[in-house]
Amino acid sequence: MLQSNLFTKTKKEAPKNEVSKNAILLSRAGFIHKEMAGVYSFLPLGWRVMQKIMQVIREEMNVIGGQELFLTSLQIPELWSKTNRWSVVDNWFTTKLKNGADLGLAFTHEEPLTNLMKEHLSSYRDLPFSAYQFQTKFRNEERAKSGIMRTREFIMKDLYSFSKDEKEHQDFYEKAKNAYIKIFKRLGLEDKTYTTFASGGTFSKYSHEFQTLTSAGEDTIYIDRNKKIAVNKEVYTDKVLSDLGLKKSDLEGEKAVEVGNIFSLGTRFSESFDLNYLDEKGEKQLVVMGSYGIGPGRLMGTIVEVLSDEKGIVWPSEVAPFAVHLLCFGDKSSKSYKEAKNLYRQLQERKIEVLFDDREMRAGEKFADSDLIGIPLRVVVSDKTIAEGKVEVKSRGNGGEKLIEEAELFANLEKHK
RNA sequence: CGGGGCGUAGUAUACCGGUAGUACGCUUGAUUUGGGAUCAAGUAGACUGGGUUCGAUUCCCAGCGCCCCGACCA
Repeated sequence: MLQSNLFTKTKKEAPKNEVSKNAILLSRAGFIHKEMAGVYSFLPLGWRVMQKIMQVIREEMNVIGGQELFLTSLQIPELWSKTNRWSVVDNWFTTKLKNGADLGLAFTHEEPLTNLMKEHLSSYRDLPFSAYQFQTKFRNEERAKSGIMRTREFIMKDLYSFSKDEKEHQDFYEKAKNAYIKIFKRLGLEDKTYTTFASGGTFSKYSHEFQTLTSAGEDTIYIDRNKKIAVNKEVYTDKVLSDLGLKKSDLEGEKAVEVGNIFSLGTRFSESFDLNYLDEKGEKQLVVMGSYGIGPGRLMGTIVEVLSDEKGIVWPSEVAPFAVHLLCFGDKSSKSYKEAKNLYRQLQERKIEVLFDDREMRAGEKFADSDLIGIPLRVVVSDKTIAEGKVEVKSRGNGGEKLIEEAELFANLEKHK
């Protein structure tokens, strides 16, 4: 993409109505736009990142057999009355049909999906399976905060598993847990993300949260650095710790943000909806369910919180809006522009995603923008590099510039694809 | 939802009961060109409604919005 065509502009100043690092950097770099408190639009660069995050999640969900679907945002109260959640949940956004009937805007999808499955699930032969979606969730939070970390409207990946019995459920639950760990690894959050024991789970004693250490987080968790696990505040008791074989003296309290959560639902929903199947003996059995959530937007915010530096964002390569930021100095008639354009075409031919800063600006501004936007590899073409017959490369995260042959650049990029 | 703070150009900020100033951005021209350039000329602004007043962006009231702390967070 040509940067001269990108409609978003970078800003030198932080917006005055943002305090959190993620919102400041993402706004300054033109990734997001605040529509209102807790409600953000994703602009071209931001949406590219969002889609990449979703793609990583999608791939890992597909590996464990998840089937992607897309449920509705508008929901009817009848289904929610069956689990007694219509009137109990206080952060519903609700609305009405023209005829006066109540509707809710989805804040989760257990009820509609469980109900839907009655149509498709009747035999033990149908089980197990799982289904997931990326869907907008609405939650009327009393207070939105921390930029895109806690919003009133957000995309969520929610997967629901359906199993014959508790054992089969546990097998899947473990697979899902590992898939989550893989996702955080691919997103560059591995070192700071702890699998955290939390309350909940119907048959199992605990649910699991995935908590990433950052001062921007709202939660306090107690981590065991060596074992790489943690417990959250609700279950931080002597009994639980001895259950889990943890010692209080090994634990440190840390601020963290919940980037994912997996939960055994047992038969809570299948009972409410009478979602059952006939087993081999022809006997009716309730389906055992689980739910597994990740917020891609919150992940994006977390990545910015955790990985950015004083100059701007540092995207992990899997989710960067582009693989290469190509800069050239000089106007459209300059030799370096022509060379850079030529390199731009070659990168495109090789299917390498490249943002070409073809704007006629001073070098300093281009460098500053490039650092702010945070694309992993910066490639510079200038009179200086042309004289050497090479291009200059620098990785955003670390290290200085170096001159290399174009052929070497292509080889390196192919390797990381 | 309780407490506190704040609403001035696209952005960030200032002053003021008497025609709103600065910087960045943007436009035009010139000089520049490897870390946010310089000069000149332009562009563009008081959240909404009511009140007080000769006169309100300024003071008062209400609404709306934003931020922070706390509570809350299937």
